[in-house]
Amino acid sequence: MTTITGDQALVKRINTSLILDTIRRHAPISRASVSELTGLNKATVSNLVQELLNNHLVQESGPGASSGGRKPRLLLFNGQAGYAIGLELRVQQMTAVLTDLAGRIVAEDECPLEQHDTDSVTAGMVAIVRRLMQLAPQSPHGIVGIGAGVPGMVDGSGTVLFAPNLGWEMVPLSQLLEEELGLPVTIDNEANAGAQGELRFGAGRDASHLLYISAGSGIGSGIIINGELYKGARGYAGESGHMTIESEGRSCSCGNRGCWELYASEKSYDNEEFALPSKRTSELISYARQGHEGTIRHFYKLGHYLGVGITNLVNGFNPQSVIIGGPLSDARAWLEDTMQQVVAQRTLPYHRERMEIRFAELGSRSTVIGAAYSAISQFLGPVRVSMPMN
Amino acid sequence: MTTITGDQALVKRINTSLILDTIRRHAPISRASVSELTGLNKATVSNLVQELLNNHLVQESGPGASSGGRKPRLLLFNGQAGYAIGLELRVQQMTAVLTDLAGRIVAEDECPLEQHDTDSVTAGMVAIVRRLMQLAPQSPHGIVGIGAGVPGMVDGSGTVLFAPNLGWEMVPLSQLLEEELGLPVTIDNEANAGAQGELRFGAGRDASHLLYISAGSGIGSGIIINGELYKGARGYAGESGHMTIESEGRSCSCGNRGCWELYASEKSYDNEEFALPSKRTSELISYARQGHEGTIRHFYKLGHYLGVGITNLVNGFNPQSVIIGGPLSDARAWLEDTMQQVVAQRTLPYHRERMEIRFAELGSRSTVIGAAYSAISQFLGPVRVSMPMN
DNA sequence: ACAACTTTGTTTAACCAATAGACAAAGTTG
DNA sequence: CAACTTTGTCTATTGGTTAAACAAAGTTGT
Repeated sequence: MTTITGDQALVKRINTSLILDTIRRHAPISRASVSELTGLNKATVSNLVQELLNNHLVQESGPGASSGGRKPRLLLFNGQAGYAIGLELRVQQMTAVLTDLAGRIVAEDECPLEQHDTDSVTAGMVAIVRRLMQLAPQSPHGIVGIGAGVPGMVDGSGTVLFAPNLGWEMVPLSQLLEEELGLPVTIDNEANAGAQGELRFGAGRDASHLLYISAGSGIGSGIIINGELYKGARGYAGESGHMTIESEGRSCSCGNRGCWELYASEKSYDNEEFALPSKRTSELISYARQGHEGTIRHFYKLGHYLGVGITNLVNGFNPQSVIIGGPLSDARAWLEDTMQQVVAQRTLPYHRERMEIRFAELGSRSTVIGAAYSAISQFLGPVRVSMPMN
Repeated sequence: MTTITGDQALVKRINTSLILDTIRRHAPISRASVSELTGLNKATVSNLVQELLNNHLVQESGPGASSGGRKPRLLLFNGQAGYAIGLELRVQQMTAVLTDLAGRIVAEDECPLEQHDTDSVTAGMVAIVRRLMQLAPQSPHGIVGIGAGVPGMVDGSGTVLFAPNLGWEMVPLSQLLEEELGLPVTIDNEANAGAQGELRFGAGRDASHLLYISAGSGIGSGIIINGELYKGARGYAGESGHMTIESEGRSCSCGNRGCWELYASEKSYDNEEFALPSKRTSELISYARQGHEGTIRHFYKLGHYLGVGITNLVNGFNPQSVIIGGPLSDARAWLEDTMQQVVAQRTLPYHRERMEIRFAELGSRSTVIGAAYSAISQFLGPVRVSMPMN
């Protein structure tokens, strides 16, 4: 049993993490302000800030303006103290970014993915990571870790339990990569990573409860509760795509009927009575731009069904914001109106009032950035203390 | 800003809470075993146990069997060190229990509810609480608090945001009761309290991720994540009853269409082409027992729709167990088979494999016991420390 | 220009909880 | 009955936070 017990080291970790977080959020900030904001004693803040300065995680940026007394010595989070790599595994492509500890993208890379056997994929991942590592500037902590987002269910140990689109089952991905790279690796579901990305760096920065919808070849969702990603009992709880919205609808490959993603993802392209001019989202968007009626009508319909599913999730989760990402978010122009209408018509008033639906700010990069953030977060080692009300 | 900072008091609270929890779960247990189980030093355990003994929250029960050395001095959690009261507010009735700190019911009471204005209801609640307080045995801590479960949305401060069946909006219930009673009051949604009850004392004792469905005049759900109740952004996230299962289904009073509870709660009684012989669940159960075909067919259908909605929640939440409670659970005999069939046919294999669906063990008492537990838990003051993976 | 006040950050001594290890207490076993 | 075991307490130490004093570096009013 590895319960967390209380001792002084824990106290120090909690407080250091609290201070670092405060500096990250309010920089530039003085020690005195940190002390006020956190409630910690000035001496404690001074001591722990000194350690953070020694670690190069924090820097002094010179004196600030006086407010009637001694000038403050302002502190900054040093995003360049280390770097992380974020990966996204899609069915036909692999993308990766090198970011600093503040999540700023320093370099990007991608490569096509043709074979899906474990060996080729991990070899490809290792190669792309090595290429990006070369590009990392010198820094005190170097590459602090790798994060990857994959289209499937993942458990807490970094094993991909099930990824139907890759044909994977029980692949110990983080172990494979760690052995090869000698760095800490975190694995997340693609939608969960996207949710993290938008939460920290994108459209969800001010929310602590948000729902991220990744619409592409299927539909995934990432759920942020209280500023943290929620993962289900067995490591994955976002299979919203297989939520029934028509109880006697079409059969789905998952065994259920009337699944949401049959109507509101790229899977709907196979579902049309009137044949569409293409089955690729990017091409359909071109057709829509040229005014192709069938395509536009299909997007409207898709927007409608997106709204139906979002309504369900909103009524169940009561998020502050819903963020729509993934490839289909590029068709925003034709999806948004019908979707917003459906949601406005159908959500409970109490949910609707203070909730808003937005599109991903990071575009196609939500997932890679979120994955990198996972690695960064693991390195910075946040500890949270809570007193549940129940 | 009231962030939790680390100091020695926190450390002590964490460890005391950890020790008390260990004793509650493993009693009778020696100090040495507590030390081993928690990882805390023997001296620490001895000291904190001494304080718990002084508080009367723990008792020594005499020597245990030796395993080759000095006999251990066994410790017990003293459930009789104090008492709590749990309340459930239904539309036509109010029920309450007096429990000890271990959640054992000492006394029960109920009274009909005719008027729903705030004053009458709070007066009734105060009266029933006072009656039960009289029945509480003498104890070191006396009545440590009151917990109440209400059919509506509740925020963290104990305000009922919205309770359509009572016609309530923004009622500061916990404040009203605290002023009158001079005791700490916690307010929960009825389904959330039921989930707590079953988690701690009922069918969910071994699960840390569970979904509780309360089927009655509507459908509510309580979600336990990682052993803790999940509440949404504005204090309530279990409006599953208003999840669409037929995107073009009947209109619901909530504004949406095809809501689950139109098909799988007592609301479905108004929904039949063939008139049912009654609109009360208890009477319909009698008819079903006597073999009334229309009623039985209706229950089968209701079981089917229960299964449809449960499938959605299971695919979204991935719980270890689903527990069905509320008045409709009394019709288990006619609901269970069709419901189980639908779920088995429709859930994702990965979710289905290790998940089971059960009926509430505490029967109609899930909610009152859960509400009492809230009050107890508040009093015992658990603190949780977590290191999220992201 | 200068005394009085403010604000920032550090130093000091005290406090307190956990801990390792010694020790005392109370067993069992050959 | 001596040697060993297990349980629980005692003691000195460690290492963190803290309040309060203090030092440093400003501003402001006359």
